[in-house]
Amino acid sequence: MATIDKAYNAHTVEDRWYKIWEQSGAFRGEIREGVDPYTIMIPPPNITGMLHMGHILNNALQDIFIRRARLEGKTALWFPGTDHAGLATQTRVEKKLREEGLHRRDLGREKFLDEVWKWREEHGNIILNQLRKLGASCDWSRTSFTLDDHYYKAVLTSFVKLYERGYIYRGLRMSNWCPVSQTALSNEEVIMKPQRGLFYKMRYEIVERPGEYVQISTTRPETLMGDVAVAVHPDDERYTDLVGKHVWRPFPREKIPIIADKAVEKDFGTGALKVTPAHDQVDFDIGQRHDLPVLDVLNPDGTLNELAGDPFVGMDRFEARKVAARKLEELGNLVDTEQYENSVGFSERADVPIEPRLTMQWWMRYPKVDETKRAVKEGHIRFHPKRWEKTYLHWLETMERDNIDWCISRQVWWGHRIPVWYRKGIGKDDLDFNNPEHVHVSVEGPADPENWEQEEDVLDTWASSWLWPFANFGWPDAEGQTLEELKHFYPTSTLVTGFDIIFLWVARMVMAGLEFMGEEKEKLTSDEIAARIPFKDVYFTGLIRDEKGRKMSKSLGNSPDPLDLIKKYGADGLRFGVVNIAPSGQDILFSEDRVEVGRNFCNKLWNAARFRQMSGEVGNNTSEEVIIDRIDPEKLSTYDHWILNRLEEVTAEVERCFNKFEVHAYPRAMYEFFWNDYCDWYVEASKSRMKDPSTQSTVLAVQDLVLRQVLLLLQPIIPFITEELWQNLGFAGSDSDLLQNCQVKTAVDLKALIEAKVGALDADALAEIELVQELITRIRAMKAEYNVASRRDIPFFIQSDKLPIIDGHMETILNLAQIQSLEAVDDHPEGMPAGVTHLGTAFLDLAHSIDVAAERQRLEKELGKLEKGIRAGEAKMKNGKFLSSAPPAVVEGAREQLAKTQARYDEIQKLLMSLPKE
RNA sequence: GGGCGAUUAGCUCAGUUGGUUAGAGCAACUGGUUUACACCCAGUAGGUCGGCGGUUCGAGUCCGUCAUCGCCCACCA
Repeated sequence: MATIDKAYNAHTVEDRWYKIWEQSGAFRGEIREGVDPYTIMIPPPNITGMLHMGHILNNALQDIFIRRARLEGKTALWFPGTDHAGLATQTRVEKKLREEGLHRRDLGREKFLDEVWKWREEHGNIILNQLRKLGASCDWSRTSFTLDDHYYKAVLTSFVKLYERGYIYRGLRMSNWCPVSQTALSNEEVIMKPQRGLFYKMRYEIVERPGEYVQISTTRPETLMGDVAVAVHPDDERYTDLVGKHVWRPFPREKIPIIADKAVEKDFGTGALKVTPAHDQVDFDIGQRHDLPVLDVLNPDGTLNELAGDPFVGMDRFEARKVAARKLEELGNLVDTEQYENSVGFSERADVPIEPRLTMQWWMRYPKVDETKRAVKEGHIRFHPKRWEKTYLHWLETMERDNIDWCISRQVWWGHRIPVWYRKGIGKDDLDFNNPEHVHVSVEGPADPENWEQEEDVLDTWASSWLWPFANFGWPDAEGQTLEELKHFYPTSTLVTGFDIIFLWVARMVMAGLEFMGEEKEKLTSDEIAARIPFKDVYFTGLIRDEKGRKMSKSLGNSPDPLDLIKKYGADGLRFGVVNIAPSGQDILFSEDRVEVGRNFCNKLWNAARFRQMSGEVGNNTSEEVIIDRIDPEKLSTYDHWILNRLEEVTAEVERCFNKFEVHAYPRAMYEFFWNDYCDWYVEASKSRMKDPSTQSTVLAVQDLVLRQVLLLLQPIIPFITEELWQNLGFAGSDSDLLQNCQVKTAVDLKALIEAKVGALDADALAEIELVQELITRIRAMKAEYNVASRRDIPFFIQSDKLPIIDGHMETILNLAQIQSLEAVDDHPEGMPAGVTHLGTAFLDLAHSIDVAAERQRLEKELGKLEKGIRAGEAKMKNGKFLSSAPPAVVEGAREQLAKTQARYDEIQKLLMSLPKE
């Protein structure tokens, strides 16, 4: 047992222990017969990611859950890994290549992928190493990557199965196209942003009636070259006689028909809509209904193509908008423009407006939508906070109602290449997907690859990460050990994640689990759902913002580097600070002083332990039992009973926090108990008994018992410092006995253990100590008010009908209140300021040097407060309905309250009367 | 246009199923070299719980409504 240094040096302690933990295998999650598993799958960070505050919050919480599970004796497995993050990583490496003057197309697919792998080897695990600094107790031996061979196979298998089951198809459909990344995106990767722009009102001349015009409004004049019709509502009388006629499209000048379609809103704009099937979903649908051609005037990179005609060819779409407007004006087609605000979809990653674009993509109809809803509705999966269930269900209902499919193909290279092969020599348009001679779909690929060409596209990253909870356990071909593990650890226990990926990831993982974790089945029973779900509880964290409520971002520079914070405050301090403010709501306003609170708490803990070590020899502390054996029940004071009762209470409170997922209440409860109850009151009150040889060993044993339990309870939040103190206070039998491997006693067990040895804990101690503390606080306040706070030679008097209690705590009162004496009196000594408490009225002897005016003011103020209470209490007592309908305990409580308040009131009233006249 | 959430002390937030006179941390102010801790100790001040209405013996807590703010979903060009 080392001597505890005066100052806690977080860095050396943290680095040292992390190594020991890892080497000792403390984080290994392995099957133990007859022991309940507790599993967390890390939300795999992107390999491009750097640790930010969001990760800290997220992973600190996971670590807390997993460490608590270990303490509860479960087989805890926290499964780590990273996500290949297709588009993000590819963009990153392309950027690097561009700096070297290269483009991915120069290298070709294979060489480019080599470059990405190289980059991944260098940078891909940085974030996991950063998590180690935080203290994350992952089972690193299992670290997984979504492009590992087995994972790759799992992804392809899921594709093939869904294809065979009819959920996946290829189709030419309107999709969200990102002109910068040049790939399709799913709806979830498109972010709607309000945009201020212009609303152009144009007029097209009617072919059959020269000189007459139809007015049309648009926000996108640059696409008018792709117009193939003008549509009006069939019931719109203004246009009835025009339907079937034509207008002149100004450029390229061409006749296009006026058609009637119900999709047009009569009351919006002019009621006439230009139809551009290649660049808008509604227009496309109209085009389909009216058999209109599709004129795509855009290139994949967002510039205009030959179909747009001069001068637009090769021009960027935003430039083209201005030029088109100018041209309309020159031609006399522009009627007017007005300011306009509408929502435009942006590519999440590239942050540019997406283009609705007609492209050939792979689509997935979501499987098991109904069961995915039922998993939550029937309570198999519980969300914390519960309100996110509504968001989840609402999204699923929308998917179901509107038949929204998932665009799963991406036109990038880094990812899982879609396992579909097309027979060479067959034209794209002639492919028959029902003919195995034309299209081959399998995990292994065709036996004669030379005759086939593989699909170029890869899968959406989320179409791989949705398998995370079971692909990591060896699915689809888990066997032997991995199969055992899949059975043992799946469904996993708790998912900790941000609500922002509830659709992208959470809902889809549930679907994947329901679809794949068992035989293929159209409909699932409730029991089957329970067996297949990927996790039982989902804990959603808030989003971390800066102290002004702004999103943390690199460009704002308002995102602190967590590693700097660890350097400054220690990982434990950071963890405590962050968890202390964890799930307040949607947003978490972060500022550094939160972390300061955590650091200060660690400092307090450190010093309390140090004080214990300085106060007397540390005996055998290796179990609760041996510590309790050192307690002499005869020597236990009311204060001891009080702190042991409180220890039981706080232990129960921590249990409740975990059971109910009320994580934020947990550090709060510990802070309050340890700092206020233990340090400020119990230790202070015990100081004299610690020096008294007859009581010392008992008091120190009580302290050891409290400290031991406190370290166990705090270990999940602040694992490093607790481990260090665990050793230093002799709770470990030897250097190799780690706190990590210990279990925590439940409140019930702890109490039973104590009571078995020392007899029943005095439950009344709680109330009694409260009275004593109130008196001490009152006396301290009086001293401060009369500017004698620092003097210890002030005598006090007390008038009380509970003198035995006061006598029993006399030493404590004198010590903690820092007064010379507390002498009982029968009456109010003349001219002394008084403080009324539930234990009696205390008088401060200032040798009659009282400031009468100040005293009167103070007493009157208090009288005012009490009067309010009395009025409220009396109203209740007169209220027959209250007396008859409120529970007896509440009525009794109110009655007592009133009596006490009344007594205090009378007391103060008397004091006031006895004040000398000014 | 739908939906979700928030509004409590100067700031950030607690406040469990309605039940004593609404709490904490930070900041502020006052006083402290109490031999564990100034990353500390003691104390003080600060709130008509967003407004209005309702249910109830009783509302910060439940219901309605309005206001402000935030988020999500949605093909009015």
